[in-house]
Amino acid sequence: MMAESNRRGVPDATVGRLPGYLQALTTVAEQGRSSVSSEEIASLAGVRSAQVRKDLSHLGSYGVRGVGYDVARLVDQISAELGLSQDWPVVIVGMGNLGRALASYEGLATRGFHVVALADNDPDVVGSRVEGMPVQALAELRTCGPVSVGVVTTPPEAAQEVADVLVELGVHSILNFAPVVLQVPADVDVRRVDLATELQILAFHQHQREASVTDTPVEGVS
Amino acid sequence: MMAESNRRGVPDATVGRLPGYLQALTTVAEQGRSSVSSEEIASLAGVRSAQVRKDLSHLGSYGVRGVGYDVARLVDQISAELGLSQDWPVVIVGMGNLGRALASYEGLATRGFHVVALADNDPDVVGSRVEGMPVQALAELRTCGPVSVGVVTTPPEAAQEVADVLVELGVHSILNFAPVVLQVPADVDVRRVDLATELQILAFHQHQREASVTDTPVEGVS
DNA sequence: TAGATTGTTAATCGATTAACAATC
DNA sequence: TAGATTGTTAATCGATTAACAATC
Repeated sequence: MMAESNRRGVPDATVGRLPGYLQALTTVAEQGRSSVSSEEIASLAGVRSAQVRKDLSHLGSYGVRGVGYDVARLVDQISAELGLSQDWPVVIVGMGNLGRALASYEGLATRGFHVVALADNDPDVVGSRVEGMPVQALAELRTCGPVSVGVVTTPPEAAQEVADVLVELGVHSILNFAPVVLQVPADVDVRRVDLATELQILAFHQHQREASVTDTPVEGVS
Repeated sequence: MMAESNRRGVPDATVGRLPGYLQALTTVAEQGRSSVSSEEIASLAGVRSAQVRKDLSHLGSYGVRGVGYDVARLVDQISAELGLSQDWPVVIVGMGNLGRALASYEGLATRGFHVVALADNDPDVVGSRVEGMPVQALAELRTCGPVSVGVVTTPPEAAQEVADVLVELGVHSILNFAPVVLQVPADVDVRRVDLATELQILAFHQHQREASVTDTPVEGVS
């Protein structure tokens, strides 16, 4: 993890919601609408309207009182804030089912993320093709040109080694699906996505609910 | 999303870190250690030691001053808190690459999550086998017995319909990988994992970093 | 005892929310 | 003008952190 820079002062929590707003706006745009209220964005994104207005105010975004926000303009502003007008070359390392799933995810290209290389260390997999792209050995990655984002979908044992190679390659952003905490230099940003963690959080909530049904505290009885 | 119950007062932020501590403890246990300090847990989990102690204090967990925490005991306490001593029957709907990846993820079974059914709506896929399990049609799911957790790995267009079926099936916990906000009753807990969101957050940070290198504010010059 | 490490306090920080004046 | 909806304020809430007394 990295000390967040937050240069122009957009809070992290807001940044985390901007992609959701962007998606909501895309939905609205597809309906041919050109204007949208914070209330509508909120309901599509699953948050409250006050939150939306507060978040958008951090972008210095101008809605129009009594009218709402211009859809196209807001898409541009959020995209610019997130840096989505740029092109982000992505490498995926680990060609198991998960790596393949990500390699074939269309949602990436439309947001400026372009997969420029796939890698694996299994000799049986190296040389094969996934989604029309050749799978390279980890050591060969050096040759694939500049890379912005590395996605780690290897087994946990291999993840740190992969991270080391990515860092050497000049990658500053890593999306880690392996259930380990990667050790990286301070200027490298790692986000971890862990399926087991998500399920365990769900389990906790359900566990709580079941418990509260069973042993409801008896109040007003002595 | 659901209004968090938080019955016994374990904060959500703490719950979100417990799985990480559990994993750290597993690592320590594998090394044959029987005792561990908050400092060690923190470094394995990527947080600060004060955070670990605070979090564990919510469990009423007893460490020993000057010594640390008993590894086995802490594993038991966290597992109990998360409800991992129970068995959680899981259904995965959507047998694309992502669904297959999750179906073959070994990390689930070891934590009490057992995949009891796989489903898809593509007639070409229904009837085939994934990891030795037959893929059922969505409508057939009714027959698969009680289900605690539903995992949605379908395309976005299909996700809401799948969620409706899961809810009808009595599922109260949904892990949603489709990039849509699912509409569910208030007693159903949905967690969303969105790859595009994660990448966009990484892009934002990198974007910021690049910007701050380029146009570093010139201070002390008039 | 001396050293180590917890559990808890109190200060700080950041995020959410409701409410409403501003204004289209 | 009347109605709608923003942008911002201020109150509240929750989470993080450092520090240290308690105590093994």
